[in-house]
This record gives sequence, C-alpha cells and structure tokens, in this order.
Amino acid sequence: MELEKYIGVIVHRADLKLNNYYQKVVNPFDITVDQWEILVILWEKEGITQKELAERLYKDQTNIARMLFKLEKKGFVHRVTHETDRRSLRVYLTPKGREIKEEILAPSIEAYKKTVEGLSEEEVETFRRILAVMYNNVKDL
Amino acid sequence: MELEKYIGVIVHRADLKLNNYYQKVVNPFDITVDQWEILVILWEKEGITQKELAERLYKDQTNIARMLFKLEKKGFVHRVTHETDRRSLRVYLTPKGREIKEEILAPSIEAYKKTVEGLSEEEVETFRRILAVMYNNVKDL
DNA sequence: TGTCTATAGTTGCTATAGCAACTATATGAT
DNA sequence: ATCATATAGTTGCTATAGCAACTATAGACA
Repeated sequence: MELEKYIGVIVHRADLKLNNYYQKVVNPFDITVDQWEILVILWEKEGITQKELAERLYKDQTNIARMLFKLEKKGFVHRVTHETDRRSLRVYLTPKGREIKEEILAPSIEAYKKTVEGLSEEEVETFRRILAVMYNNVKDL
Repeated sequence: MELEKYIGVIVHRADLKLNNYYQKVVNPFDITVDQWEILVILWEKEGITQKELAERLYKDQTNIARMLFKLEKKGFVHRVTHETDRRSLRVYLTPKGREIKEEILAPSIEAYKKTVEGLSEEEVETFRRILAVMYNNVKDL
C-alpha cells in the first residue's frame, strides 16, 4: 500500500505545515503555537489549574507544566498555589498576557481564512466531521 | 474565535492520536512510525541517498540522518558512501530490514481500515482532497 | 591549477509529545 | 488518629521537528 494512502501520514504532513504557518503568525508575539493555545483558554477563564488546562487542551500535564514555566518566565502568566488544595497551582494572566489578546485576534482569524481559502463553509464542516470520526476511531485503540 | 474552530488545532490533535495508534501497531517491530515511513520507501527502492529520502518523505534532512543512524544501530539498514559522490550516502536494507516488510503489511492495512471505519470510500477521498487544499494553502506561507 | 560556490551530511540547540518515576499533599478506611 | 491510596505537579528520558552553523566534497570558472 502506498505511503500517501495512510491517513496518519497525510494528516501528519498537513499538521507540520499548518503548525509552521501558525508559528509564523504568532512569532511576533514571542510565543509558540502551543503556548498560544494555553493563552486562548486563559483569556476565556483565568485561575484554572494546570490539570484542568491539560484536560481542556487534550495535552499531557507534564508538557502543560513545562509550557507554563516558559510562559511564566516570559512574563505572560503567573501561578498561585490553590487556597484549599496545596498540591494544585492556579494559573493567572499577567497584564502582558492579557494585553496581546486583542492584538493577536486579527492575525489569527486571517490565518484561519488563508487555511480554508478556496473551500466552501460546507466543505470545511465536512472536513471537521470526517476528521472527528477518524479521531474517535483511533483515540482509544 | 473558539479554539476548536482553528484547523491547525484539530488537525494537530488528530495527528497525535493517529500517531499514537500507529506507534502501537509498529511497536512489536521495534521501530517508530517515522522509521517505518523510511522503511516503506526503502522496500520500494534501495540505494537512494539521505537527501532523496528526505525529499520523498517531505522531512528535514537532519532528522532523516538521525533516524537512519538509529535504524542502522538497530540493524535494519546500512549506509554506503556513494561511488562517484563521496559526500552522499546510499541507504540499503539489511536482511533484517527486508524481513519485516511482509510481516508489517497486514497490521498496517488493518490500522488503515480501523482509521476509516464508518466512512465511505467517497468520504475518505473527499477528506484527502480537502486536506490537500489546506496543505497547499499554507505550505508556502 | 587555484579559487569560489554549491551541495550532502553532521552537530548543536530548542520546541512539543509521552511515558515512568518521584515528591508532596489530600482523602478515605479503619 | 493512622495508614493506605489517590492526586497535582515535577524531573528525567527518548522521540521527532526545524533551524543555524559547521565539515567535507563536488563542480564551475578564471
């Protein structure tokens, strides 16, 4: 069977290119794409724990911790021990972290539009649906 | 805009799950998914250079070199200096590298079938087409 | 022939991914 | 109250990705 027939192979290649492009979009803000994902969640709701953040992003808690450490070092977030559970850390945005929210929105939407250029809204929805089916097919295997 | 609207985000998540699954499929053969990709190419044609391999797989030449080093250490391939261009290395399979070709085929096809379960052949084709459009949309940005 | 440039590959760096082992704290059972 | 278990987070390890800097060789041209 030809390599390019495998869904994993083509999805992986697309993922890399998409990530490359999105990285260029967020580069001016001194963050990585994955750090941007964390910020998107925090812009919506601050004070959640690292574990909650990991669950919300479907990411490894280990890596969330490391990314937050970098975001903290760069001054975008700060972490505070949970009042009633001293094992947990609540994550909050700094003024710098809140500031870029509005600045980054336009380029983000622009990036989305460029990604789906030439496709109808319906095609994009079809794509999402099929991708979700595949995701669910393999997620617990 | 909601995080899950961004194509890069959902493709990335799907990529990770797919890779996880495929990794489990090739685990018994003591290779990684990316090393498997290299082998697939070599099963088709031996003696190509690292650069050609990188181009064929759309991967970084640096990483191809490192993966080949590991494949060589594990005894799946060996590299020989090009006869007329001493900068190049030709990559060949060892008997061990050739051996697993047939063994790995059935599980690979099985993995493909599980991935596209519940989808029609037409839907999978549509998916490929739309993914290709998105890929081309961002590949040079 | 000698020099300049291009190319194949390697090394070093930083990023995320994911797993195992570990620390510290919380909670449930007795 | 004590002890066993569960949980939040961290550290260490190995994998690929991608970029810059480097070495060695090839090829073009004066």
